[in-house]
Amino acid sequence: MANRNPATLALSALGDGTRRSIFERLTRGPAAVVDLARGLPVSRPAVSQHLKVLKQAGLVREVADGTRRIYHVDPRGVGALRDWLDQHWRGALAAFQHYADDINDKESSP
Amino acid sequence: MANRNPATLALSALGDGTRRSIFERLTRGPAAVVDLARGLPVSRPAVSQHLKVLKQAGLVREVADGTRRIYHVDPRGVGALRDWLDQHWRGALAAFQHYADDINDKESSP
DNA sequence: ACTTACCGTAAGCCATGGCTAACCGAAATC
DNA sequence: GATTTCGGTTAGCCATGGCTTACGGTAAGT
Repeated sequence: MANRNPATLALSALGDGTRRSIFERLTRGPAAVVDLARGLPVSRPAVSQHLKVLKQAGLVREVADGTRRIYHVDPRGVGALRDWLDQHWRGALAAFQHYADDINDKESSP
Repeated sequence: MANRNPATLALSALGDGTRRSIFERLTRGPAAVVDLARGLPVSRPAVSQHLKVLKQAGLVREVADGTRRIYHVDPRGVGALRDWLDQHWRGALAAFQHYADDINDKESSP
């Protein structure tokens, strides 16, 4: 069930509220784990675990800086998610257009 | 923790694999609950429950047709998700640019 | 009217996964 | 080298939520 394609991994990762908070925070600039844990209602290990998931999803990367690990968003992962959404966005519009046409046909035919 | 804003609801909803399958199926055209349950490894009531979540997230809507309920994607919900992603996409690019600049500074300064 | 098809909901089971506490290693500072 | 800071990992607890079974209700067909 758990597909390995990037968009699927990204969506599963962002399905959790705490991970969304971390991700949104990182879109405003890189941060260390300690900094992320501050301002979140969960412990630091919890943040580490979430970062691991976000990393496996291709949404973030980290760079060592002394004992600190500076996390930043990975545009490639976000791009994959963007592609997935654009693709289904077009499909949604097309499907909705067909649906609207069918409604019009049904209303105007009798 | 569970925000009520449309993008948050949509992301939470699409975090589940079965719901993603249902949503992706509906982007290729409207379908009744029975049709959706066929081709999925879960029961029909499970599909109904997933559709309820997708509906509350603003991603789908349904139209009664006799005893059948024809579900179709709701472009507005998808649009909200698209806006959220575009916003953070820009943030990600800007943050990544700053990060790249910092790396260059660190490498060229000593 | 009876039957059939379609669907939403309630109750309950159980696996998933998010969380904390505790531990350990690595790097910087003194 | 001792201390401090930072962070990944493990073990285990427990709430969340996804699933099935069973039921009731509505609309179409005969």
